[in-house]
Amino acid sequence: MSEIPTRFEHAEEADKIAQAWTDAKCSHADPESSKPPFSVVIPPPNVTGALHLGHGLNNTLQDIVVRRKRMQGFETLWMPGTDHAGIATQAVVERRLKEQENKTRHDLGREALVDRIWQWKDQYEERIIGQLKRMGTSCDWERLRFTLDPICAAAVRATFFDLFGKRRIYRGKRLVNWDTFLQTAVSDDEVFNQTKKGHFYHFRYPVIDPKPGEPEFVTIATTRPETMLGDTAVAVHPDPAAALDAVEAGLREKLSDANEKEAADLNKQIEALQKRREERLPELIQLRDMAADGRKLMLPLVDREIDLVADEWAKPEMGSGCVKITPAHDPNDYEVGIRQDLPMINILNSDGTLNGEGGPFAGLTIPKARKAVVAALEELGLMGDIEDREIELPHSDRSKTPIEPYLADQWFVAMDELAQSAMDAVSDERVQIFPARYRKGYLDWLSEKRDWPVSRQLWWGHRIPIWSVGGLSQEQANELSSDLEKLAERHPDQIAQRIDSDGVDTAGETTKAIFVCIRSEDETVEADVEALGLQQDPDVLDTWFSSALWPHSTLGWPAQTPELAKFYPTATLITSRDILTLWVARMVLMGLNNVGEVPFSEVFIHPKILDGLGETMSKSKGNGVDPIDVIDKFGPDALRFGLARLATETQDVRMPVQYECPSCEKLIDQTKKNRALPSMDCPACGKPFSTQWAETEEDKSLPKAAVVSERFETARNFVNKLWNASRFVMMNLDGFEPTSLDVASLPIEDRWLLSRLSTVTQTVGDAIERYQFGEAARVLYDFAWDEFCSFYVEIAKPRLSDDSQRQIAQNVIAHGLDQLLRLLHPIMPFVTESVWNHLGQFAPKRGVPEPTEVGPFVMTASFPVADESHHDSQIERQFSEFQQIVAAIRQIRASQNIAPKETLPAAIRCSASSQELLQPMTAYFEALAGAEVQSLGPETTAFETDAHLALPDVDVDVHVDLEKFIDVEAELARLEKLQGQLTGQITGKQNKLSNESFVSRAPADIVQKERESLAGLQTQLEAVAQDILKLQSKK
RNA sequence: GGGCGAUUAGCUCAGUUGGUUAGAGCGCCACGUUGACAUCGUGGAGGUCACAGAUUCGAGUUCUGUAUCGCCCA
Repeated sequence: MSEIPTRFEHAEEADKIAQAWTDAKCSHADPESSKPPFSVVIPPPNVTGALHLGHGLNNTLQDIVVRRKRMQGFETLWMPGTDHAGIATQAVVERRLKEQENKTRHDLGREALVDRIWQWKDQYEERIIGQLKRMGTSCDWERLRFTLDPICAAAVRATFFDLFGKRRIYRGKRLVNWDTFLQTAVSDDEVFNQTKKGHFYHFRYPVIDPKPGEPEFVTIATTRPETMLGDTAVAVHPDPAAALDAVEAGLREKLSDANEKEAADLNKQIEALQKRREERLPELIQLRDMAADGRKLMLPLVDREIDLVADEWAKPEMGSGCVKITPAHDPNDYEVGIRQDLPMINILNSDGTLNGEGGPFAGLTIPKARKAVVAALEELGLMGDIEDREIELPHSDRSKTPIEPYLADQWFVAMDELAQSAMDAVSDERVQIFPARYRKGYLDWLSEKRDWPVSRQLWWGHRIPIWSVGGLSQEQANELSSDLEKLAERHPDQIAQRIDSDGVDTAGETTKAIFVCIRSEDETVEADVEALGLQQDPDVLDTWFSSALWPHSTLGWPAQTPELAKFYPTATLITSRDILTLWVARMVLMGLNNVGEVPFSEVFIHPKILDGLGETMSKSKGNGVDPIDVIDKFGPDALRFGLARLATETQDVRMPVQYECPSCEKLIDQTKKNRALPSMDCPACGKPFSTQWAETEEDKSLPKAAVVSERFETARNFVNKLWNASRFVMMNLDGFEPTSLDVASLPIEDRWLLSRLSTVTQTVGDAIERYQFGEAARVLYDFAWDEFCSFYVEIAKPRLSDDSQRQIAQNVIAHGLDQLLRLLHPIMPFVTESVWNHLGQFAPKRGVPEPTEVGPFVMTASFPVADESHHDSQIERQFSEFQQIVAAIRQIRASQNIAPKETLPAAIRCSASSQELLQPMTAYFEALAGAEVQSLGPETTAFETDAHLALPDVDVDVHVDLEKFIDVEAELARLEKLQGQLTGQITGKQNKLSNESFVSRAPADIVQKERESLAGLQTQLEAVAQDILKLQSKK
């Protein structure tokens, strides 16, 4: 036994254990199994970078669920994989290319760039999988998928083909968020707003042929003057008077329930509004009439006639009351353009420079064009005031450069019916979301039913499977279409085509375009289509398109595989809240569309992990914690337990982050300042270390500090506690003989343990079932430490060295440990497996009441089921009495500062029934409290030099003989403190009970309880007062 | 502007349907180490439950409002 070390050496053990699991194929799922299925798909981590603690939490929680279900006898599949993360990964690789080689993707070309990204992917996938494996996640590693691999690609093609055929995919010109740096559209979700200093420019457009009395100019204002080159109208409100009325009414309503400060402000606004009405309204009405009369304006600099239109987008209360309309470069103007049927003029090239429509400004970048346009307008005398103003500017999350609204051809998925299907699935609870409050966000987002733009002008991703040719006459189109029909007959179910209008040719005729979608990645079919003059769309699909298919694509869909039949739909999806809409909602609708069933029945949204300053963790801030660093320092089980106990209902957890000095292992709190430093000196040992920001050779040569959190210390200590308790148990299993036991005749401490096990098993099971991982972890921690170790094991010590009791005690304690290992295994797989292995050598057959053979792995052992027959609340109450007496004796000892090795005589007054139960336990007072019980029962009296503590709740008085130890001052201090506490409580209760309405209105049992409790306190107080008198006489 | 959430001990967090004196871990103080464990044990100090109202015999818990912080959407 001496070979079992006093610590669990995770660094040496974890790999061996993981290897043993792999060799035994413990986590491999068999679709042919007759066991009921339980499956989970991993939220595929981005190959953009390595995992941090957020992923650590996500995957720990999944593994807890998965391991438990596996132990419960389900054929369990946890499908692992990674996500190609289109724009994010390409952006990272492009940025590196720029930094390290000063090249753009265009210097490299499509194929070479994609090659580089694949290299990146291979590197990070390996890293990510390595991180997951070290955390102990029990994925089925034989089934690793990647969203860009051939299996997933086939699913993407099949889905696109299907939606194209159903006309749920269409092509349209839409205003998109254009990233001029990456030269791609980015989704709304990839845009963030930043407030910057800018200007608000006022300028004038001349009216063409104004009638007498009509204004010669219209004044408009904008923060982006260069967009005037793309203006196609100026709008004025169709009913400016009513619009002003409405605004005023709104202000007055606010005024009616405003406080004084707000009222003053509101009154000012109303005043200003009335002034504006006097000054501006007549002209706005006049302009409205001019618009109705078809008056036009001359757009300066490019000399283009543009319309004056009446549209509600113009706000009479703002600016001049008139607004310029640039439909191709502003989302609101785009809406106006659609309503008013205005031309849409794109003035930008894809790189953000002005195109030919910019006339004299063509080729300039936006900032340069802005200056030039302003100067030119000034020269023409058309420029008015220029105000300073803070401007909310959209930026691309990927390149951190400003977004330009840009009109581009895009493929869209029509969302009306698909979104509805995903809403219905949640509304009728085929998919349940936990915590339930997230339902609202999910439903609100889907209810907008905004069509989903899926084109991305990128090179990394699933190429859009559309081939097209445009500029055709109707006849040409018909001819080509029939050629394609013939081709389609040769390749059944592989080709779908559609004719759309394309544009207008020089003669003013509408031209046609033909779009062909090819179902499978088949070079012959593609070559045949290309031979007809069609070309493949250069764009790729939004990365979420392939992730939306994840639960069925990973199982082989569209092929009808055994895996799909056995494991779809999956059971539960555990993820973070920020992708509830982008990912979860889309998986639901795609699952319904493709397979006809929801992809999972439950979704659990877990908290986010923030750093000590309340900020989300990320590499770019320097506060990201790598799970590997935590594992190196504290072990995988500590990482997992530490994370699991954080996963409470309340969202988001702060986790203060520290640098670990590589020289002296001191933990140094991270601050905003030091987390940005490339290197620093350890405040403890003074030696320098580097951080992730190290750039210079000098910094890089220093040892690097890991970024960890001491929050895992508690968990590490718990692992060690379990290890050592197990070690003790096994040290005492020599000569173990499996024995059938009659539970009813076992001593109270054994029945107490069995009863507690029954309760804890039930609570833990329920908690995990309800995704209350924090609760499960806490209950197990408290049970293992405070009950199993602190009481059961301590009590077992004398029994294990007593031959007459040894065998029973061995059987029960082995069973207790066995059950604890099983319960803890899903959270702490390594240490439990290691102990299980050792335990098996001493007690290969174990269990209460009937020992049975156990298997080689706790991972594949059965998860405990609460044994109701073992639960005994009477026993638990009585044992609690014992615990309280122990605590009372310890308290007296501590207050008297009595050395642990000294044994104290004690006398315990209790009821006759308690006496019966406590009599056999008297030896344990010695073991747990160093007390020798000299008398026990109703007739017990105090000692001559007595210290007394009453336990009114259980009707017990504890007396300790202080003859040899008495420290009168200390005892007096203890008693006086107690007296103070009691007096306070008594006053409180007397007040409560003298309150007439409490006595008459509160339920009788509550009042009765208060009365009894007061009486108990008063008796106690009297006793204390007497003890004090007695002691004072001895002074 | 709309929605969601948070605010409890120095720090990080629990607190089930309203009912004794609001809990844990870390940190702090005191004492303790020849045996399972100092990654430990025993005891202790430490809280106006953000603020203001309301409901109630009784509010950390229910309702309304305010403040501060965070996230999502526009």
